[in-house]
Amino acid sequence: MPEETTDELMHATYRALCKHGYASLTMRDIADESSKCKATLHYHFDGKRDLLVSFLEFLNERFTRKIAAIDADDPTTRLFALLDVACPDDEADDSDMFQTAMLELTAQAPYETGYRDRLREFETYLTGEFESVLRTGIDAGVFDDGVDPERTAEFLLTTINGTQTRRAAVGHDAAEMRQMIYDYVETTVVSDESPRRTEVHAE
Amino acid sequence: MPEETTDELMHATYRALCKHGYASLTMRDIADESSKCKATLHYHFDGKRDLLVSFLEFLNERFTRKIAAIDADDPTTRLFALLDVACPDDEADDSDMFQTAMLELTAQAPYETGYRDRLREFETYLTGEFESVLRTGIDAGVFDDGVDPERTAEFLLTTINGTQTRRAAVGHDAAEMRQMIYDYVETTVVSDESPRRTEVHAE
DNA sequence: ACAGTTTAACTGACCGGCCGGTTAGTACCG
DNA sequence: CGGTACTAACCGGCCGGTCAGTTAAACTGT
Repeated sequence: MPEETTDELMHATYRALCKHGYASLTMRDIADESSKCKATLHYHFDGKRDLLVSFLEFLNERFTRKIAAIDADDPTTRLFALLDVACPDDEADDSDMFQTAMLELTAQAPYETGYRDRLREFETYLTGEFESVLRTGIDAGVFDDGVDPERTAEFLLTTINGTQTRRAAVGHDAAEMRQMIYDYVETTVVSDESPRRTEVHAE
Repeated sequence: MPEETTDELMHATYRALCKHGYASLTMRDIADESSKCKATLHYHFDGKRDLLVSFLEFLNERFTRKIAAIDADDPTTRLFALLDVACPDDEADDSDMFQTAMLELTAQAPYETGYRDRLREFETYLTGEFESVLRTGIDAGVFDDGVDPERTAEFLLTTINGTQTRRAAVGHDAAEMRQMIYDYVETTVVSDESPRRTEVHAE
């Protein structure tokens, strides 16, 4: 109930996930990352599943805030900013470990409707954002009006998904891959008459 | 040692994976799908990991044979045939369950070097095939000579990966997604002067 | 040809450890 | 006093792995 504690447990879950991965994540691991004990987790949540579903909701909020923080107006900048948020190539801290754990969680979605629903929520939100920016870009004439916003948004989502999967699984370089997404967007989305974009995505 | 038994166990593993998924796959499950008992698995393999690594090798061989069976000569047909093999939209039997299990296995690759190595092997092989067909296509003039075979092959791999991830995780329609890959290939790879391709990928 | 021996393939019963979850209780606070 | 937050100790079940055999086929010496 105390918001403070819930928050602490969410962050503990994050750390535990990075350290152990989802597959070998135990309640004990999470407790050890916090100041509380194992039984307390069961006091606040209905079980492991419930805790992790809450964790996914926690992540969704976080992510939504990040997107809301984008203040770019022109569609091109905004589109690339979205790509950067959705497909981080953070060399920072334990981002890699976290992405890996998220992939594991994703792989469990087919068996855990709770997980699946949150992931879906997340995906539809992101797809919506892409669609919206694509539409405004087309209307403004900076994007090629031949592109289908809906399909292109889906395509981008899929490509981003693939990037993260391959990064975690076989260690494929994410930055390189993201460059390919950029290229794809520049050649097929941004209309030729549009002013040339150069390295908006620089670190 | 007896090839017959090994083969039976590989097929049993396949069925068990489809039924239970990787996460809750037990030695018992695999044994139950075969005519042998749990202890026999340990007699033939050094443990669960070893068995699954062997299973991945078994899959690699299978897949390689499937690719070798493609007899298309012209690059366009061959490219699309490769896509079909690498990204099946089988509504057939338990293909969905299997893809899901494979995703779980992929998600474990970061923790199991055995898995990771086999997946890498698989990926480099497939990338090589894509690269090769792209090169021949470019040389033959049927593909746009602006495409970078190496990068495009990587991009295709990533997109296919993403398709399968999203199919399993959030139930996104694979056929729809594959159509987008086709479109991508047609618009950016196949050169404009090349004869129009229509529904090579029909069922 | 055949008893004796070895060896590969296989099995049922068992074990140790771990993990999610429970429970009986404590500390504290309004 | 009552209820919220929390805890140490415990439990049942399961799973990977082991082990002490059993069966049957192959091999060996005579």
